[in-house]
Amino acid sequence: MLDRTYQPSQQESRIREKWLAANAFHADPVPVNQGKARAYSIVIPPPNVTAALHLGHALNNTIQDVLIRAHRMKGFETLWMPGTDHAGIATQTVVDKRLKSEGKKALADYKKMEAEGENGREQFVGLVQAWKDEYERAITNQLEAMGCSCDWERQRFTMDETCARAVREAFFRLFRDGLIYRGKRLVNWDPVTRTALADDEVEMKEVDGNFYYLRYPLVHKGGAASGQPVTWSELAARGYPPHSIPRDDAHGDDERAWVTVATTRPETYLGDTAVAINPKDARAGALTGGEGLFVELPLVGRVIPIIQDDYVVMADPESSDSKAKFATGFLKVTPAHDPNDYEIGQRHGLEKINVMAEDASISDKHGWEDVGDAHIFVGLSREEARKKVVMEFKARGLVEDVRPHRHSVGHSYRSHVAIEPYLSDQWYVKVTDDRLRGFAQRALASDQRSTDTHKAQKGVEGDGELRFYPARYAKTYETWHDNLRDWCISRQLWWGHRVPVWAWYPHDDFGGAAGDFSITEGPSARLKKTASLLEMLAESCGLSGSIFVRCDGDDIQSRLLVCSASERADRLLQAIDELVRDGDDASVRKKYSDLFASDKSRSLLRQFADTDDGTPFQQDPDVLDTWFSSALWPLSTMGWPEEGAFDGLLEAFNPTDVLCTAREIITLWVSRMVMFQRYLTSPDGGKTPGTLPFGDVFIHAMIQDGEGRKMSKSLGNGVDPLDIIATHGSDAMRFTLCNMTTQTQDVRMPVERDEKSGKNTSPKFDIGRNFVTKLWNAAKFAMMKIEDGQPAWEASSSKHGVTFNDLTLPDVWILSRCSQTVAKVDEALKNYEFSVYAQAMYDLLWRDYCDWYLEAVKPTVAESVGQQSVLRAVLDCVLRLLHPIMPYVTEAIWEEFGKIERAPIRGLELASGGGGMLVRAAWPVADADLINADAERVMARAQALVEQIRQTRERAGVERKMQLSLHLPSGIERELEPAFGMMQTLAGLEAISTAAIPDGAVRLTFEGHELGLFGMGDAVDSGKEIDILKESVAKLDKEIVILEGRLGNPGYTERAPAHLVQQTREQMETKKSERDAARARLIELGA
RNA sequence: GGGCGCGUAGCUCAAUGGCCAGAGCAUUCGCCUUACACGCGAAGGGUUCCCGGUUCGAGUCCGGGCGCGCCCA
Repeated sequence: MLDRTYQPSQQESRIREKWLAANAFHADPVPVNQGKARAYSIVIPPPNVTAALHLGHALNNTIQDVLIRAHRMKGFETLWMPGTDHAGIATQTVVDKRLKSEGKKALADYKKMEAEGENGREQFVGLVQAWKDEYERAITNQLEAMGCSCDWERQRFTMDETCARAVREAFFRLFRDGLIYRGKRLVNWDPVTRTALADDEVEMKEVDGNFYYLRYPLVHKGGAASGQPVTWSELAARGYPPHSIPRDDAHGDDERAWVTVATTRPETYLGDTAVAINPKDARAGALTGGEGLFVELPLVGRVIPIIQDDYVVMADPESSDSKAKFATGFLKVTPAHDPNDYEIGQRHGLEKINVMAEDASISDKHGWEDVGDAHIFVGLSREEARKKVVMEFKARGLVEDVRPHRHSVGHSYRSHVAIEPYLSDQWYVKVTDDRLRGFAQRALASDQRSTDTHKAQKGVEGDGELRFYPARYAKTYETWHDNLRDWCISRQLWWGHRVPVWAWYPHDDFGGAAGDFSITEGPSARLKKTASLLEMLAESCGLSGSIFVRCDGDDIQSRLLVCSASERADRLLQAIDELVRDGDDASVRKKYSDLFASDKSRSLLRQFADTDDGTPFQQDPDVLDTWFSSALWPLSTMGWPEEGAFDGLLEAFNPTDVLCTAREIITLWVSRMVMFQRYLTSPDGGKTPGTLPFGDVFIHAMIQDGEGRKMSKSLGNGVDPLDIIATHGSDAMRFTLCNMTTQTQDVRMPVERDEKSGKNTSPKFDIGRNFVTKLWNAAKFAMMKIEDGQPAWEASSSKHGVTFNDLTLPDVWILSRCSQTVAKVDEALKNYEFSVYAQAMYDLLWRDYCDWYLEAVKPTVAESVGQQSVLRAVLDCVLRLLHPIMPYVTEAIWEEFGKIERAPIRGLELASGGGGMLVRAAWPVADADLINADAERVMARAQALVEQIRQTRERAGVERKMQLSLHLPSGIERELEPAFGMMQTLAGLEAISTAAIPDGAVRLTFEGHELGLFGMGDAVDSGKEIDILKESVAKLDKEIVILEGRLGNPGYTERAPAHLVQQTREQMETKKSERDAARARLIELGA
């Protein structure tokens, strides 16, 4: 017997313990690898350890758990791999903030310590680690509370040892194959956290700014006139268009000429190295032709050329394009501080002058030498410098105009300050290479491809097998790859996977060794010698495949970059490092005796010591972008690259079946996982692509608050799943989330603050709570009915189960509905239609089973063997079907319900197993034979009639308890006879007869026939009846006109499908007779 | 600027080109009905954003507006 009410808080943890004790979520790769079981697997999109989970995560994980639980019940060996992501910059920032707010030593202090050789880095990372432990625990608790059936034993973290090994190996291979390189480029620089950011970490924000129109004086360079100002008359002589020369009193012909540039960032003029003009511009020839003219930067005094470049937008005040509208036709070019200018600089070989420090203040210490009178700006912030530059230009009459301009500016997603395009040395993954991008592009399913450009190759595993749900997201995937740029993966942070590269610089002839990664001049032949020595040494130590040496000796850099794939290889580099520092090979040999076991290795070490003329090996201080490790997640969690790790986990469960995520992630994560896995699992070292990380990608909606805003901490509109679980229960939350997971891309969740607890909640979850309660009560009732009655069911039912002969119409009907629902749910699961699934279950349980079936069998079930079996079987089926969505309450009911036995229903397979727990019970299989269209048709008619009778009773004001008699024509009687029992119960009828309608009966029309309801006595109000009849006649008339119109249209009768035309005809006949009957009744009533 | 999507009842959302555009919540009325008031029965509530087109037939397809969201520049 079930408790009177279901209280989630009292059941959930108990049931969870039972599941865990039974090891119900654990996946075993062995039977899969032996070919004895089919695998189904999902890797969790690892939540950031930055913060606890919110409702979006709840949705994301509910969906995965539904898929996982359903497949587990379907007999798959099922793995749901849990874990968390270290979220480099986010976590580091959060921890730093917390330390600051607590008044403790924060990041800046630890940086100072590190600089002073006091281990600041290690100590700070320890603090972040503690934070990670705390939040990993909180997140795991949340997932467990939600009922997520993850394989907890296998839980991973992107920085744990297993994942770290994968990162090392992946980096090594990409580096070895030339797909990772180091380059001095413009990066998105966050001046607050002082790190580079990837493009996707930059948010565009509209800001109010100005276009400043600055005048740059023209000068000559070279020849006799070098340094001399250019006058307007001289310019005119060179063919400068007359209308471009200012003609007013203030500027005479012998006045110094200038060009005017428009910029939103005046302070960057300090780094200008050219002024560009479009070659089509009428002024271009006069400025750049022959002995080209130059401009002189005010204060700085730098003389820079005027160049022609197509990129420059021509001035057009009439243009609707704001760029052309604001443009002057002259573009100041600052290669070190603007991405577009950088490109121009590359094209024209311009100098790149960096005028800022890492905190974006103006600095003469980071590559800017010709400071001149501009020293007054040094030390100012970007913003201060901008003001001062404008002031100084104004003072010299060089500001032509200032016009307000709203434009979008990149901001750091973490510190929220404006990004500074900043020249620095960074690591890149060459994702534009065909081995990465091409592999990903060709993976897309052919039917989801919009063009034939990236055709899948027949017979290549993975090609054409990646499929998005909903399909439209494939397009996003395509365009993302079309516009891809190389991926900056280095971050100037401490929290993350450290770049596994060590640099070695030769002592050179230009002033000593570089102690850091800054640029050194001059290539050196010694690099090659050292490289080969190092390679030989590695080989002699048994590390030939673990160390890769690259001479990074292009025109500006000269060094060895040594990538190490393992900790053992790291030790070799350490050993050499010590050797170079101390010069004593004997002690090194002793300390690292495991490495230098062979004579050859020892002699090479000796040789290395002898030829020492470089710096110690120094590991790159940067860490990798978090996404680098996230991109390996489906591989790393399963033990790649080690073959057969964890009993063959990778072999059994990768590729995974589906990735469930929100659409903001498609572009980066999905793409990178596909690229990495296809490259790293390539069977021939990168010629043909390898496997996919997953076949399907399901993109679910984003949850917004009631106003359509993203849920966020700063807005305070976030909802903690634990709060919903506390108020509504986990199952209620899960059901509601599934129910709202339609194909739409955003869902709104009105957030309310609970006055008592002060927690955020939403009334939307009431639907789930109500449904859970309904299920509980239905089960309670069903069990009671079965337990109450004591029919000799064993004797009367055959071994083959209940047959149709034992059943009444409602039994046959509910079995039909049940069978249909099984099919519908299976189909919905296949297509990731979670709301269809939830809705189907809602309808089956509430509308069909409770509203009709239970009510219908109430009077008879205690005595009927057949009905008890059906009652039991259908509820059994419902529990199984609902378990993936509502695991707790279904399991709780199952505990009691499972004990009750009744004869099985033929055609409805409900296999036992799973140690008596629902979590491992078999998924129902329903025979299509159970679907009975006739029964459904009769039932539907009977239901309509019941509803009509209720309506009539309601309108006539008949008391609920009053039993009436129904009089109907014999034709209907024959057809609906099987439903009479049900009708009597549900419509409050004591009798149904074909006898003539007695006087005093209230009439109703049904399917065009007149029926009578008798026995209402005084309740009958003929005035009311007349009103109702009149109303109905008017309505029917209107409908008849519409139907007549449709049938009168030859286009319709000739072209529309015959069955629809026929249907329309029948409808019209029915309506007509209904109207006629109503009219006749009106006459009878004297109206 | 480019791409994707959305606009349906007061709210949140459904509806392979085809029956009278549905459901839950909210509202109104009646019921503590021996499973369930987190419930039962009934009712009201719609210019499917606007304009035009294709079609026998358009919420659905096409074109053009208006409004909104997200992604990418």
